Amino acid sequence: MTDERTPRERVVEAADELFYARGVQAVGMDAVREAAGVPLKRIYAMFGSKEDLLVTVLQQRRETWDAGLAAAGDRATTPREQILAIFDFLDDWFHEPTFRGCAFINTFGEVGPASAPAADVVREQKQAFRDHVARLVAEAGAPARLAPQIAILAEGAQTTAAISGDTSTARHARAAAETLLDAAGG
Amino acid sequence: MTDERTPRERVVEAADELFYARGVQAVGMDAVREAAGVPLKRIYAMFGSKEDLLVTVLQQRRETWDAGLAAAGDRATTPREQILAIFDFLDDWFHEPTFRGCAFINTFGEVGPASAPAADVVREQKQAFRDHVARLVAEAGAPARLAPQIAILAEGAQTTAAISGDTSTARHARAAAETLLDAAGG
DNA sequence: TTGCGCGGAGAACGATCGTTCTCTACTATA
DNA sequence: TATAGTAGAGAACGATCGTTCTCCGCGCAA
Repeated sequence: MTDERTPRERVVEAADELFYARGVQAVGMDAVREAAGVPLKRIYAMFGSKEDLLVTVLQQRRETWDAGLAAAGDRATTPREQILAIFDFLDDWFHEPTFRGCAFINTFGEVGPASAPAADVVREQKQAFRDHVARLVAEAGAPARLAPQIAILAEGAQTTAAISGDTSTARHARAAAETLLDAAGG
Repeated sequence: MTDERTPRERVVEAADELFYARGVQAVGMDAVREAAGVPLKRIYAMFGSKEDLLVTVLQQRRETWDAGLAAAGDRATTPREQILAIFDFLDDWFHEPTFRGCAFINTFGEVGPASAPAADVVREQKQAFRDHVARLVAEAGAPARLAPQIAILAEGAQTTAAISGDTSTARHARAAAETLLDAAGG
């Protein structure tokens, strides 16, 4: 039962899971060491500081998110369906037992004022998401003003699902997006 | 230049401002003591623990939020305008220089896993907001399915405005709400 | 005036945490 | 086999923080 992953991957994935589940500050580096099975000395040789590790974790999570979103979109044929696939993607995610909201929003709220590098990664990820939605809206031939509206629905669904625990939240947001698209004549 | 507020009010307001601006864990009780001008011994005599203080802060912030929302609604005449007034209220808030997202969402992400009492207050406030929206939607004679959609828009506007810094976010959300109301024949 | 109790300022305590250091054991080369 | 270099386990260090304690000074009753 050897672990195929590199020590670096084990550290980033362990830190990601712990930070997401408990918050960044609630997780000591010793917990990361234990979960990853990598000595502290190697962790610090690889990342330098907890803040550096956090930035790496956020960057990796952004890649995972982007890939999942792209895969969901690939299953759709029309741009309109690609937009709605965002909410199907959220729906699946909200049903995972470990779901605890958007890690970027959570991290921004917790350490944004204290860690400019972490806040920057969060802003970049959210900007990239808005750009992605804007691209799909343009491809669908819908008016550009729809893009921020649909992005707001996606963001709101994440925080609402996290706090209320209502797993039907993604479907409500999807229905609203459909209404917006329909009203725009898309 | 005497301070009319009671020591308790000074502590709660100072803690609220500090927690909101920097996050809960980043604020030491000594910073609260200094900002409020109340000795630590009195703070602990009044609140018992930092967690108790946080719960009180959240409850007070909820009352402030409810009052602001009600005041914004009172300026509107029709139920439809009362719904849209939510977004005007958000618009004003987003333009305040101290705006840093929704304190309830931020607190839930930061200390939710560690503090059940704080998480409970957050859930209660969000539930109350959804109930408020549902009431307005019912009064407007619009279908009930609009209520969660509009609530999701309001939540998404808050996190989007916080992270992107785009102060026009509330207007985008308001426009989406108008479209949803129009499409429902309201 | 004298003693007494209360409240404030700040030190102190114990725990946690990020980070570094020490010591040991192993590997690889000559 | 002898040895130099490396890596791991865990202790140690310094700082911070929540919480409590100590000590001092002030106001008030007799």
